[in-house]
Amino acid sequence: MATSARPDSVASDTPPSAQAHAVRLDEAGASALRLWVIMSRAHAAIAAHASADVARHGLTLAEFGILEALYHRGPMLLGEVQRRILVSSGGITFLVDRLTTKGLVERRTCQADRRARYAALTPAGHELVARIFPEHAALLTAVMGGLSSEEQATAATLMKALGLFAVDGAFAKNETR
Amino acid sequence: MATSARPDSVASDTPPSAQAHAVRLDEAGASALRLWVIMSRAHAAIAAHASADVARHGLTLAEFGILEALYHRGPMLLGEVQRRILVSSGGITFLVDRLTTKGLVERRTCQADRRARYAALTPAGHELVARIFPEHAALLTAVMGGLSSEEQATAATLMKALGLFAVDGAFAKNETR
DNA sequence: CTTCTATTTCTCAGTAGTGAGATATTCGAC
DNA sequence: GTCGAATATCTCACTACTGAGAAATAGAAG
Repeated sequence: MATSARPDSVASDTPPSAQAHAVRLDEAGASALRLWVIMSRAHAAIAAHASADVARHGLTLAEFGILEALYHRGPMLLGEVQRRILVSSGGITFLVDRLTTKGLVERRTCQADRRARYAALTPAGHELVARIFPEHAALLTAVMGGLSSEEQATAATLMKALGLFAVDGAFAKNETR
Repeated sequence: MATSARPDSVASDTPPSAQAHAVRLDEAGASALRLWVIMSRAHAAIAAHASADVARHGLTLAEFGILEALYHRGPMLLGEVQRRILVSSGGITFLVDRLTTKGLVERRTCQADRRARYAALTPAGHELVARIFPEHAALLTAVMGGLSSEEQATAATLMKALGLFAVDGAFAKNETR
């Protein structure tokens, strides 16, 4: 007998095909929802590969994002890094702390503004990124192989428009309800 | 004096523009990386809006995904739901537990396979989704307004190809190094 | 029937990050 | 100079989820 410890488990059995709802949506709503779902799945699938790759070196994707940003642009203010990799204010402190204890990043004071701090790669951090970035780029290139370079460029253009519009919020904010 | 409690804060100040690295990448790598970054940003921006919307009703995006799936397809096995919304096995148990205590979802036994359980909407859950789904769809339509319906369809086609390829893993798995 | 493997869900300790508020500093207006 | 608003970072309690392994059941082969 079912010794179910779950909150409740209804005894009545469910017919394999039960009520499903065909929802009536206008074309705009349908294509928007469809794109959102498909895009989320694609993103998750790619992120899983990228995440597993950097995990081999004991890094999360957020940590790798910080290292990559500092590698390609040099020392940056914490606030700049935060906006670039999209984490909370507490998150950037936490992440830079962790990278600091790993010896990959160091904080530097900013003479012009004593509230602010720079994050900068240590020699060890620089060496690590130089070593693993090419591998990571190669993996992503392979994972993205479902599209040709031209298709990737088209997709990037469309995604950029989508992202900019969503960030700017040039649409009615329904916070009012 | 800087009473820095941080692990270390190097005294030497950083020149505003320091060493940055121009990385040499072939065209394929460049377009793949560019797409990955742009796509991640777009996804994050849209997810922030979607998440804030469902949070008004005390739901996370993962919870809403489960409710929506059950609403549109009827009762589903936990494993099916798990694969659909992409959470871990522990995650689906946790999420269904939480939705159960909220009174929105219930577990049902499966006669054909006594290991398995169905998740199904309760009347309250059904009513909630019927009420908030149209609002949520409208919000997403507005957020996606950066692209026309035709562009959204094109983007969806490209994203689908990308996602399927990434999931199938029809590329060299570099787990071996 | 027995045994072995595969599948389905659940358990639970652990982790990566959030977010509201605290602290320190800057900048402009007076 | 001083006040007050804005900005940059940090603190810390909290949360959503992960992932490895356990438990139960199914199904196939001998």
